[in-house]
Amino acid sequence: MAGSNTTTVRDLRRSNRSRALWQVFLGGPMTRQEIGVLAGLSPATVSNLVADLVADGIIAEVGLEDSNGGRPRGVLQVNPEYGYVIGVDVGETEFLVELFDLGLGMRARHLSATDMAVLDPTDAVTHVAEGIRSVIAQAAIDERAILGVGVAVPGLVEHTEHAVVHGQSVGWEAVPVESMLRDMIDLPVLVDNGAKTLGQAEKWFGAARGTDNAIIVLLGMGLGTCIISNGEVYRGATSSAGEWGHTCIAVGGRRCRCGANGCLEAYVGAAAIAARYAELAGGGQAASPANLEGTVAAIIASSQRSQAAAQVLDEVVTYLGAGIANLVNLFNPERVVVGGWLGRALSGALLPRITEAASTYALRLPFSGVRIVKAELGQDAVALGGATLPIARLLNAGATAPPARPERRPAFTTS
Amino acid sequence: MAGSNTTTVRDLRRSNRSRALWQVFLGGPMTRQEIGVLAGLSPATVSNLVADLVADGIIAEVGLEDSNGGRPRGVLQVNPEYGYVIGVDVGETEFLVELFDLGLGMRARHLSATDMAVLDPTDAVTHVAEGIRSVIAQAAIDERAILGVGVAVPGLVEHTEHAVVHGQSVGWEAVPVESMLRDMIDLPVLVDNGAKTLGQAEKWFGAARGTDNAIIVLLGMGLGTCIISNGEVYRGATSSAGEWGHTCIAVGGRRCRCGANGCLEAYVGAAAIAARYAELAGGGQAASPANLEGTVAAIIASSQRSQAAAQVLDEVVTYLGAGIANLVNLFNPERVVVGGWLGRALSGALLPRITEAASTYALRLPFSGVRIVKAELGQDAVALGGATLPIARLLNAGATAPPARPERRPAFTTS
DNA sequence: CGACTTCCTCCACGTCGTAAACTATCCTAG
DNA sequence: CTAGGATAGTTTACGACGTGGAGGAAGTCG
Repeated sequence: MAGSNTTTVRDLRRSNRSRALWQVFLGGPMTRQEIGVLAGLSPATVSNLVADLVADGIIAEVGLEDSNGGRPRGVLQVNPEYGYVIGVDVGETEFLVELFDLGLGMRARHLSATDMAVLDPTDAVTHVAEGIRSVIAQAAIDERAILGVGVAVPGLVEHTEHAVVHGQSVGWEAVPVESMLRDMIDLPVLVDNGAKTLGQAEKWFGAARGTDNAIIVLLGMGLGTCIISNGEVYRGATSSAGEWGHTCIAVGGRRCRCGANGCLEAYVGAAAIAARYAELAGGGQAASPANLEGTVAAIIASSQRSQAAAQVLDEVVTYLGAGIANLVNLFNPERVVVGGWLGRALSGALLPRITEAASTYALRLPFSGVRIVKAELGQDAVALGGATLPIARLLNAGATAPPARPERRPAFTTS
Repeated sequence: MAGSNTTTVRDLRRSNRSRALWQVFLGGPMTRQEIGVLAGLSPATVSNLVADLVADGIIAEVGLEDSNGGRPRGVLQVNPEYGYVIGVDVGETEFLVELFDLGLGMRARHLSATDMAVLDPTDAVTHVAEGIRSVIAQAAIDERAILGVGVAVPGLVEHTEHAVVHGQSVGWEAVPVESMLRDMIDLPVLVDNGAKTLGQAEKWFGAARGTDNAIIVLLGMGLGTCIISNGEVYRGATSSAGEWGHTCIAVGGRRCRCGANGCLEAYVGAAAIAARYAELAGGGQAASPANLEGTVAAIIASSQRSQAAAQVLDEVVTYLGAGIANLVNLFNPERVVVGGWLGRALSGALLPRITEAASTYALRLPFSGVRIVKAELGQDAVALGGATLPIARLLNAGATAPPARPERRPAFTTS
């Protein structure tokens, strides 16, 4: 209905350039023929495009592949040195900044423990900017070769003109992170929700690879999701789609920190699990937030012995299964990927039971087409996902803009 | 990431033709300039395209519009006589078949009362085919001018090669409606879920007009939704997305006819409302399915006097609000349209309360961007939506295929 | 009636992707 | 070692496309 923005023959070129690039980027080293098949282009066009891309330095011929009895195929790959990207994971307890080359090889890393809850937004952004300067210095890279910075934040991100962050859980209200950061560092900045960047990372390199309709759920303190629809992140009208943690799973149920009753997060969130265990086991106080990860691990480990632990996990399995079933019914994905630190902890032993619970709540047909799997990427997947943001922009544009940074606009212009 | 399938200059032409056509079709009578602005095309190209389209008979210049002091603008419109489409609403208690011209003016109509629950799929499809023959005869139209038939069915529709219908509620299991119908009538057949066709109708002509992210909910015996994302119907992997009625809203809650517990439909579905009322009011038996509409109307009408009716409606408002809030959180739409016969009945007086309930369950930010409104189209919206299916196909193809039906392939071909 | 305004169309141009011819580079057989 | 064959990639000729600018069309206004 709406469709692409290719209206002239030159747009067509750019669009085809973009297609070819995407294939080479995601499909790893690849021959010209494969590009042609996957991108739907004729050999002549591929040759032509590839020549351009090689001349621009964005891809390179990295080897030859035997063909039985003929000229060997040239193997093409994205040139990792073409440019660099920075991914930032603004977590609730620590900030992680990583610098990658275009092959997503990590070149530098900066981790700083902080506490967003007590941090002024300005201070937080200053911390991030410091981390960014640090990785650039570590990697010893010309700043002009950096394509951009992708920042993953907790909470809702509204994409109007500049990204504005609403972090209800950390008390941020309409913080214009993008423009704040842009004032401190002179690089293109892209901001997105942490679950969405994680999802994009899993979609490109992890458990959701190759699927066009997937849902990546991120379990931790809060619950986030990334909905992949037709191969792209689903955003909705103001880019806040996928707020799964505060969907109602029990009308009139437990009170949630968001103020509503019966939110999924009030049953499956890490704090809820710890609180429920404390309630059932009696005695001890609720665990401190800093140690939640240990508390949950202990609950899982003791589930064979402790009646209370077993019951807590039973409940978690049921509610999580129902929550996943709702996603399956509503979105009809091919795959559901369970990630986040809590997700990894739970899916270690409990994934079959969670799947079983989901099957009882979901409709047969959509459930029959879905696979529920563990996330494949590790702890820095969120930062990696952040780094994918500027890359996606580059590839969508067909890497037509030069890697050098755009000039600042002069104070007076004739227009 | 994936993007369009325009790779050659000819695809480009088709794509631009399609854009222009969509604008004229949905934007009503329109000048060349407006088309150019809306479709992002230069005046020269618009002229060129329009000349083609007029020559093909799909659009026509229907008047002149004054321009202050210059040559008047030509006003273009889709030619209603270019072709005809048939929309079929396969309801649970009656079949409605309507024949429209391309301006969506109704030319013929055929209504037959039936009961899908006692009907063999073959019998049902035969009934539909009879209805189709009837409207063609009534309208006295050359069959070759009919662009296609869009059939709206209850239940899940799986779009693999041919559409297969899984109507859990009416006991249909994997019924290949599309190929069955194609064997009876020699017309292109498109099958889709009734909620999705209703949604497309509301998106084109009703309360969701002009929005790119909307959700149309259809309340009746069952609950369906149509999710509009980026201006198009969201389908998911196997086209069964949007199964809202059987999402879990109360873990461990009421048993639903689908077998699970706590489905939204078990609280907000028409049968559930009637049953709950009977339970609270005591005495009388549950209302018969045939008279559900009257029963619900009576409950609504008596809510001022009857304590039981008021309580039933209170519960419905709460659960429906929570269900809508979940949709808002997950999909972040600009608008939620409440339709279906039950939706119309409830939203008459209760829409403010439903909105209020939704606001308590939804997150502030996504909720602040959404408007919850009544459906605008009437009872035949589902059939109208069915008719939009072949139209959408026509417009997407840029109306390049001739309106005459394709020949049957001869028994022997040289290829 | 002429000047002016606005809308639309035609034409020359640069760009595009493609089919087909052609070149490059390997293997194999003798 | 060479000829023939197979496969991969490139060049060329061609038709199609959208666009800018020139010019025609069709009104209004003085």
